[in-house]
Amino acid sequence: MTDNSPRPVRTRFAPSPTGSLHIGGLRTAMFNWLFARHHNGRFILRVEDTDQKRYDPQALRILMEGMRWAGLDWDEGPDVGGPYGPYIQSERLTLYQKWAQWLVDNDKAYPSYETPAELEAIRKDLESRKLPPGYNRQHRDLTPEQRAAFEAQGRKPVIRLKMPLEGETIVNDAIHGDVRFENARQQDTVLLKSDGFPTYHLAHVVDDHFMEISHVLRAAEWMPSVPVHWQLWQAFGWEPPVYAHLPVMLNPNGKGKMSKRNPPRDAKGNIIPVLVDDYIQAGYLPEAILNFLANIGWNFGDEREIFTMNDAIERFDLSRINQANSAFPPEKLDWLNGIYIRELPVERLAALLREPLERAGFKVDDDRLMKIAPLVQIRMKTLNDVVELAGFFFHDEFEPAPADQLPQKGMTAEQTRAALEQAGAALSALENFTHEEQEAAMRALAERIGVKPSALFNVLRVATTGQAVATPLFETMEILGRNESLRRIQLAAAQLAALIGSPVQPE
RNA sequence: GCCCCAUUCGUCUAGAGGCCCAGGACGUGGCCCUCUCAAGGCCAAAACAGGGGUUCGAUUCCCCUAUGGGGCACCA
Repeated sequence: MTDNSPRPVRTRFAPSPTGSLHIGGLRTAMFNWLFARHHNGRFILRVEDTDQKRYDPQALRILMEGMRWAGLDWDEGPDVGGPYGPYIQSERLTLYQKWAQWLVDNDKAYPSYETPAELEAIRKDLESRKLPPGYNRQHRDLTPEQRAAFEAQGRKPVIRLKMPLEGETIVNDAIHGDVRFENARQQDTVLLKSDGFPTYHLAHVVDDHFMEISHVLRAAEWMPSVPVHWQLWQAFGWEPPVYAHLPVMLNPNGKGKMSKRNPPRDAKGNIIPVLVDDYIQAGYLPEAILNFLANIGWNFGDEREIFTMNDAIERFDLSRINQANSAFPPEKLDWLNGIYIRELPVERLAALLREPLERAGFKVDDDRLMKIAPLVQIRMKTLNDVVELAGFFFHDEFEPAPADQLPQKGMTAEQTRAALEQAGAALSALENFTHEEQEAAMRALAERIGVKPSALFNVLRVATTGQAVATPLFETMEILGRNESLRRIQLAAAQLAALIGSPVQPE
């Protein structure tokens, strides 16, 4: 059922570089990486760029950056090389062509000369006759003369696999156990396209063989093509790897798999990212993302849900991978990310906070950031939360809140104005402008003027930060400094004075 | 339409015949703490899809139904 292959463990992640790394792809990569590391094996990165129509030259770079960000290091790959290279399929074309020809020569595959339009017509015809759509195998047994005739027309054939017409293909999947397919229902799948490029089916079998891949952990979407792959291994007479089909990560609502078109949404209806790059931009930590991903479709074994990748490597085991697909739980990611943020050393947090702040257009002062970091640390789910929470620290010019937001529940504008004045006076009289001294003074003041401390503090918070929700008041004022704090308090008092002085709106 | 895979609280999951009147976590609700917001602590509600078998005994094994997902390209 599991990894009883005697071969040294070699796994691979083989994305096609058609865009940025998909979060589901990262999970697949992670499982392969975890498995290889657990068995002291090798983890290979291979690029499946056999679709010229979808090729994106930027994608490979972005993809590797995403993997590195996550900390999934590969032992062999396009940039690091290795003894089984090249690791880019478009650089291995002659290999695929050679083995495709070998299959033809050994009667395991055949050239098929239809044009796309003809294939379309065949499909339509099959469908109209209520037969399974696909290819009707009309070129499966062409004579050499017939083939020559097509060649003479200048037609470029594809190479198709000669699928057995009867019997069944039974494949033992490491996660699902025996899976059986009726051969008669399978297609004569295209192995080599007319442009000389292989399809995934051919390319991955050839590569996995020559790269000596021992275990293929891939998304369950591939399961339907397993019989084709298995027959290919048989046709070549090569030892197949152990296949393990991973459960698919579905949208949060469980409807459909995560994809860029048809973007997934959380419970509140917010769009949640699909691409790893977007998670980076959104302020998620790699440790949190990996830990989160590891808990979807796999579990640690005891009741721990928070663990390091080293712990996961130690524990990783195919038998703990689920068979059922699962919905992506965004709230859980936020929770985990918050935990990882809280565990960060402050210096590290401060360093990480810089980018979202600068992206929001702020000029960031290092000293100030170091002081702010511990204040925001327990209040964030993502790094980006710093902008809303503490962005006011970095405004070039202070943006006061509207005056009507200053008075707290049960306080009149005049009361509030007076409280502000007195707070200013008391604060300016402080020997040291530390948060401890401030708090003592403000509590005393609250009692003296007969308002609840929380009400007074909230007034001051709105006055000094310009927002109702912010970092703790006294620490905040300490960072702002006495002059700036007093200035803002006076400004607020003046705002209120103006408000009171202005003619009262009739209702 | 055909094929494949699956089905435990809203969600992620534990459970591999009796330990389960089903455990953990997120989220939700309540309480506590509290200068806002958080964080933290405590408590609560919340699930074995349905029906047949097998068995002394099924969440666990088998079958059927239902539901969900995936796949049916010269894309991967």
